[in-house]
Amino acid sequence: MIQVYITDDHPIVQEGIKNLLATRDEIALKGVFQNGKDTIDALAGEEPDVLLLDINLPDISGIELSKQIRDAYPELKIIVLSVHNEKAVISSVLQNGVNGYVLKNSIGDEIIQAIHKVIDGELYMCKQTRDIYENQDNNGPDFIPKITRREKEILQLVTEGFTSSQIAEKLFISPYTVETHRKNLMEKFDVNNMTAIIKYATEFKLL
Amino acid sequence: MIQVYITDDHPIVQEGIKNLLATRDEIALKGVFQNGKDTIDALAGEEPDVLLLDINLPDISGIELSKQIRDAYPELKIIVLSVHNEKAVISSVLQNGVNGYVLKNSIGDEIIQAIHKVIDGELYMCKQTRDIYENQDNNGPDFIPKITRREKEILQLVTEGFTSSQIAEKLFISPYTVETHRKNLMEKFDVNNMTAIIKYATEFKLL
DNA sequence: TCTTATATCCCGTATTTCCGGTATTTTTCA
DNA sequence: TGAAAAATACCGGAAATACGGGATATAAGA
Repeated sequence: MIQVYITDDHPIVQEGIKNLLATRDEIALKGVFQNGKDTIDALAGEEPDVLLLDINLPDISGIELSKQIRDAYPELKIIVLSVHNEKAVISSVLQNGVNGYVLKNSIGDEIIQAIHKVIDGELYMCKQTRDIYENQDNNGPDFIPKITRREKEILQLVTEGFTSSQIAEKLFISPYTVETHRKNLMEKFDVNNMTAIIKYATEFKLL
Repeated sequence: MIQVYITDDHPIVQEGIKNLLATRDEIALKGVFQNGKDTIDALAGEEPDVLLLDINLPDISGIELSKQIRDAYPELKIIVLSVHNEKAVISSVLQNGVNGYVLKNSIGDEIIQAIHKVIDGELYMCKQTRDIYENQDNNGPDFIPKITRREKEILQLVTEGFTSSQIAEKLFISPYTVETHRKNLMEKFDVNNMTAIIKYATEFKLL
C-alpha cells in the first residue's frame, strides 16, 4: 500500500483528489492538510510514502516548503501540484529536488501515474510541464532569484508606486541605499528597469 | 430539481464539485465544461438553473464571460468560483450582475448554500468575500479600470521592460504617443507611476 | 448624423531612475 | 570566531519618466 498525504488549501480540490485516490486500492490516503505548518507537524509524527503538495499555500511559499521538506525527509517522494506553468517556477521547484510536477489542469490519471513513477524512483512531469521545461525559447527568466528581506521590502514599496526618496523616508535610510537595493534587484533579475521585475514578482507571488 | 452547469479548467476541481453535488438529491449536474467557449455553446442549446463559473479560464477572462452570459441569459443564476480575494475583482464581478461569489478555499457546504440562496433570488457571498467587500480600508483599487486595446498593448510592453522610445519603434508610432498612453493609463488606475499599475495588471490577469 | 471614444502627435520642464563605480558597517551562519 | 552575505552610504552623469498643458484625425456607437 502506498501511503499518501495531500496538502492543498482548497477543500474542493482535496475532495477531488480524495475521490481519485479512492478508486485505487493500492493507494491509501493517510492525511489531508491545508497549509504548510500542519503538513510539517504531521510529517514529524509519521512519514508517508508520497506527499501531494500544492505550492500555493496560505502560510508558506510552496517553493520554500518543498525545499524544507526535501531536506528533512530525503526518502519522502514529493509531487508538486501547481497552476504555475512558468518555466522559472518549474525549474525552481525541480531544483529543490522534488520528485514530480503536475499541473492542475492535468487529468486525474496523471496524478495516479505520477504516484507510481515516483515510487519507482523516477522523476515525473506531466506532459505540459515537460513541453515547457524543454522549450528553450520560453520568454521570461528560467529561474527565480533569491531576494533578501530588505530587498523584498523595497520591492514591495516600489510596486506600490513610491519613489526612492519616499521609500528612504519610510524606512529611515538614505535614498542612496534604496538606489543600491534597486540596482541589486535589477542585477538579480537580469533586467534593466524595475518594471520588468514587478511582473515576475507578482506572478511568482514573491510579494 | 436544480439543474447545474460547472465550468472549471481543472479536472480535479470538477471532480470535487461533482462529488459534492452528488450528495444532494435536489441538485442535478447537467454539464461540465473546461472553458468559456464550450460553456457558451452549451448554453445556446439548454439553459440550466445555475452555472458554477470559475473565472480563471484558459480562453476568456472570466470577468468578461460573466458579463456576456448575464446579458444573454438574465434568468440564469451565476455563481462565481474564484481564488481572487482582491476587492477589485469581487466588485467587478458583482457589478456584472452575477448572483454569487464563492472563494475556492471555502468549504463545500458554502457552494451548496450558494446554490440554494441564488435559486431563492438572493445574492450570495461566502463569509470571506463579505469581509473583504465590506472592509473599507482595503488597500488597492476597488475597481478594475477598463483599458483599450492599444493601452493594453503598451502596458504589456512597458511590463516587459521596454522604454517609451523602444515601444514607439515597435509599434511604428511617435514616442509622444506612447507617453500619452502612459499618462492615460496612470489616470485610469489613479496612480502616479507605471510600477503601481503593473502589479494590478498582473494580479488581475489583464495582460 | 452627431457625439464620444480612441488613437495619434507635439512641447518644455521637473523629477526620477538607471548606470558606473567605491566603500564601510552589520548580520548571519558555518 | 571568522568569513560571507546583507545592508548601509556616497557621487556624477546620462537617460527616461512624469506632469503640465494643447491639438487633430478617425473609428465606433447611439
